[in-house]
Amino acid sequence: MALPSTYADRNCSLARALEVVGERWTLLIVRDAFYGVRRFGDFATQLGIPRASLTTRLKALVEEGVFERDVDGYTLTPKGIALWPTVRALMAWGDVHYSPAGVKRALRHDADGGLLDAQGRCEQCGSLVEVPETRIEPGPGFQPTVTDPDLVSQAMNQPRRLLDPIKL
Amino acid sequence: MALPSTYADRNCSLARALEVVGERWTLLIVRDAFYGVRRFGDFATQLGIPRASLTTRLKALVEEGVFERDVDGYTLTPKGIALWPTVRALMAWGDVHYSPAGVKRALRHDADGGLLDAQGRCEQCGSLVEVPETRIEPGPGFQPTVTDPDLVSQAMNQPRRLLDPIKL
DNA sequence: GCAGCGTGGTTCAGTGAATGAACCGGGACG
DNA sequence: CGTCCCGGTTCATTCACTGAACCACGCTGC
Repeated sequence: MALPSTYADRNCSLARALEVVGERWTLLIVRDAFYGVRRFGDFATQLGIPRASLTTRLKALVEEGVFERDVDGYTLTPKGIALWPTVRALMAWGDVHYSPAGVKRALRHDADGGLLDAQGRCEQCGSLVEVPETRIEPGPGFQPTVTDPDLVSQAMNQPRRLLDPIKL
Repeated sequence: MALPSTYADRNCSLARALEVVGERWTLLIVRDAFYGVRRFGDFATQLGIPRASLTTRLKALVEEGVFERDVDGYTLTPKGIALWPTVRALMAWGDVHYSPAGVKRALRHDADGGLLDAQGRCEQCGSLVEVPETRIEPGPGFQPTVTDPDLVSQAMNQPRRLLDPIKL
C-alpha cells in the first residue's frame, strides 16, 4: 500500500497492517498459501497475476516476515499464519453479502468434522480450532467448473487441511 | 481493487470482498467511520487522502451499500458495520507485530469495562460485544502527540463508543 | 553433448489510476 | 453584499500495475 507513514497514522495499527498486506493481490496470495500453494508458478497461474507483480509482492512479503523462502517455494511464517483471522473475517463477509446460495468454502474442525462459527470455534467440540487443524471444503455456494481445471485447482477444490502443501 | 472478476476467482468470497473493500484507503475510511467520522472534510483531513480519491471511494462504497448518505454525511450501513471483525482482526495483527509496547487502541465492553479478547468476547461478562456497545480508547502502545492536534483527532483519541458521531 | 523443457524469474513499453494543488458553487452568517 | 465553510470537481503530473516477451538455470532423454 505504501502509505506515506504519516504522523496522523502513527497510532493506527490498521494503517500499519495495511502497509504490509493492503496492496492489491497480497491477501489473495496469502489465501492461496493457506490453501497449500507454495510455488511461484502456481501462485501466478492460480491468481492470474502478472509475474512481475508477483515477484514484487513476494519479495516484500518475505522482507516483512510474512513468507519465507525454502526449497519448495514460499511458505507462511507464524506471522503470516496469524493473518488467518483476517482472511476468515473477510471471506465470511463476502459470503454473507455476495453469495446468496451460502458459503463458497466451508470450514470444519478436521478432527471431528464440526463446522466453525464466526469466532473460529468448533460447533461440535467447542474448542478454538488452530489453523493446521482446519479443513476447508466446497460449501453450498460453491459453483463447480464445467471444464475441468488444472491439477492445482482440482486439489484446491477438494476437502483439505489448511497449509497442507499441494503435491502433484 | 477492480479485480477482473475472473473465472478462477468465482469461488472465492475473499476476492469478491476485496473487490469492494480492497482498494487503497477503503478500510481506513471504514475505520474512521467506526470512530464516528461522518463528514467528507473530516475523512479528508484525518486520512490525508486526496479529495478526488475520497470522492471516488465514497461513491463506490455508497453504491455497494457499505455507506449511506444522509443529512450529516456518510454513515455505515449494517453491511458496513459487518466489516468490524475484519477491521478488528487486522488491527490486532498490526498491534501484535508492529507495536511492541502493546495495543495502540484497546477495546472494552462499555457496560462493564471488560477488555475484549481476540474473538470479541468480553473478559468480564463473557458475552459477545456488539459494535455499538464497544468502547475504544488509547492503549499502552498509544503515542500521544506533542503538538495538540485538531478537534476531530482530539475527540477520536478520547475513550468513546464505536459509531458515536463526532460532534463539535 | 546437446536439444528440449519446466521452473523461476527479469525487462520493458503502454496504460490506467492515484496524487495534490487549484478551482468552483451553494448556503450560512454578518 | 462580502466572507467563510463545506463538499466537492478539474486537471496536469506521477506512479504503479499490466502483459507479453525474453532470459537463465537445472533436469531429462537421446
